Amino acid sequence: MPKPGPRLRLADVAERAGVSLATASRVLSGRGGVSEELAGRVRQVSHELGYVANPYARTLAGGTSPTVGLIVHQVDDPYFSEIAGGVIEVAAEKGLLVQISHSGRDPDYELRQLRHLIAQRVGIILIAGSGYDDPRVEAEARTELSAFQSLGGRVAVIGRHTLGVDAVLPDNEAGGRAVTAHLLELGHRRIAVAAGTPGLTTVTDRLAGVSSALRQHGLSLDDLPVVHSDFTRDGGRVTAEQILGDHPETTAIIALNDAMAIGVLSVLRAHRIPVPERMSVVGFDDVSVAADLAPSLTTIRLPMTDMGRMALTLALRPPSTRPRRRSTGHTLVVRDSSGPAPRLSASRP
Amino acid sequence: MPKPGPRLRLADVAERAGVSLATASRVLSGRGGVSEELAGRVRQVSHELGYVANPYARTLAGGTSPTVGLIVHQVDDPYFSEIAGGVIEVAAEKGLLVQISHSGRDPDYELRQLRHLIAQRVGIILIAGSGYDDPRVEAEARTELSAFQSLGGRVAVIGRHTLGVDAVLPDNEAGGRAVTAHLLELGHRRIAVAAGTPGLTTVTDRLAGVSSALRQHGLSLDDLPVVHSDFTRDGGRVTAEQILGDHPETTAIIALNDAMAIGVLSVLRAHRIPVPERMSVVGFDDVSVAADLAPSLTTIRLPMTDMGRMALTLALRPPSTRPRRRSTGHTLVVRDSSGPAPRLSASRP
DNA sequence: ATAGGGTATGGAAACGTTTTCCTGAGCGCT
DNA sequence: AGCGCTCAGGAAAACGTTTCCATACCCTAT
Repeated sequence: MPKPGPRLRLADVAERAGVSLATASRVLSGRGGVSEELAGRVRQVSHELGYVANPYARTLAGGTSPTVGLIVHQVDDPYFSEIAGGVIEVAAEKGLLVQISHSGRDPDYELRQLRHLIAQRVGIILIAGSGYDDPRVEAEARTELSAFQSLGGRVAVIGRHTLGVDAVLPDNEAGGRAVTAHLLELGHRRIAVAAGTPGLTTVTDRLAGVSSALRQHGLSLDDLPVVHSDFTRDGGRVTAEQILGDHPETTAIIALNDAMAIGVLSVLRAHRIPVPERMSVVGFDDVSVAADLAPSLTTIRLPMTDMGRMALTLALRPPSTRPRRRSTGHTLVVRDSSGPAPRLSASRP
Repeated sequence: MPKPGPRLRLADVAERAGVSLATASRVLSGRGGVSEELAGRVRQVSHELGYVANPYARTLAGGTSPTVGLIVHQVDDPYFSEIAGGVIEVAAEKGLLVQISHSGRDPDYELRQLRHLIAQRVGIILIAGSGYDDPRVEAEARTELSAFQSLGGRVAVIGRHTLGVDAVLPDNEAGGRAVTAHLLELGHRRIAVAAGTPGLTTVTDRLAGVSSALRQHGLSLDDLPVVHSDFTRDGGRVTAEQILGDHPETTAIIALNDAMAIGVLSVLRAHRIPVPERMSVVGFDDVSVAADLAPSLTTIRLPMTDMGRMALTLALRPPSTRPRRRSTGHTLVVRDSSGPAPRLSASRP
């Protein structure tokens, strides 16, 4: 059973294997150019002794750090924690460490986090979560990132297409279209939208999808209530109350993420409005609890864990000159929270 | 706007401030012993240039690393992601970085993670999640940790009392007692337990509370069905199916955490068993979605975010010879998933 | 045989800090 | 005035790697 021992240095391994420090380093950092015999001996000894390189020394000397800095909007939101799960899985496979920081959806704070990460010399930066509609913020982030890249740093983003770097992108617009089409096919016309944090591109994109589906059916988003709040359960509650108050004729609510949908459902329950008989509700993301809600939530499934995995994998690829994009599939998952529009308002042509 | 610049070294700051490297270091690392005049100048220059110390060099030279390694059982379980949220908050306040790794509730893998973290020379280790009933695992973990501590590392654990280090502990037994007493007062006697991953002390402790409450009412846990599975939603489903199949007379199910309770509820819904009219369900933890389930979940509230905060705060205190313990409060939160026992079985004395 | 080109290996510099050890100045005390 | 003491500040060692450079060797082509 190898014990980490107080201070086990590469020099110890080298000595015990009867080779020089340089050779031992070459073997263990996989640089090659060492005879199979010596290499084998070094690996053997290293393993016996349970040697693990000191990452601080390694980074200081070599330049690239084995840590990935992951910025998410909110750690304890399932959408992000599932993404984080995917990132952590891949990191574990590759022997990387994951540092998580969160931005609370505040663009300036996020920028500070980013600068901090860069100053800390992490090797890889991953940013999960929507971009902001604010050009200043995006421009500054872009500047920081390209400086970071030119120093050899690797970058990928998830769900953000505004930074000019490798990105894993769900097709938010197509998803918005799909979920809206679903409601329209069920006969709903009085549709309201519970829209998330204003100023996020995710909101804009998903709304664009909703709008596009509506147009195909000869309707316009401008005629429907779109209520903005936070991308959280509380945000969902607020919007639902407002929709119920101002637009009692509504028969379906599109929540632009699942967290909001959960809030919407809780308000409907409090008002004893039967779902889906009197009101349909759809979400977006398919966080894992969505299937276990009552009623279970109709939503657009995004493969969050895979997205996390893809992002890190992408960042690990040899850098290319042009930013790469990987788009993820999405699936409309029809469950119990959506049903045919009630007669009253639906039967009108 | 200070830019991190390609390679800004402490030496640059020192030179520009007209002091030696040593002095600049003393100022910026807050070691003192520098005249106010020089110190001011150094700080001034450092700030102007936007200097940020290279943490790798700092750690290599100084010994203590500004990162906290957080091991959780499962990142994308809300119980743990809320704890992580608390840890990250405090870390951000103190300028520390948080590295998250997860163990998947596998004791051996967890041990590997722990060794890895130590080898990586993190400064602070936090372990969240139950201990294991396996003495070998606990003993090995204890050995690693005390070696780590004797090298100056800081440690705290959350919800684990078996490691002989500073700990933040919810009173699992009292919680189990409270939730059971609640059901007993509602007249339930045919109670079943959906118990989590076997071999976890959390399971043992919560069960002990259940048992104790039962005894006070002249009942014994031995006469009731206790079905073990995973501490997950799927685990909850499995146990619920089994309970329904083998013990149809059951009127209340105690799930030993909320994830399982969610699974139990979904099975009951599938079987069209009305909750709480025909069956009461209670959980444990009060994850944030618990209030939004249908029916909303009666459960024991644990302040997860605070627990994360407390743990890091505790670890940051000057080390003491005897391990410190902070116990957290717990509250029975009565919601809609629990109600009076149905007449049929409850009226029997 | 001998020059020339790899190739495997070792020695030593470098990475950017903190910390130890010194030096010299200022001070109070006898 | 001389003695130790404290204290600010500088020079240099140390931290544990990677990498550059030099060296010795072997092989092949002249």
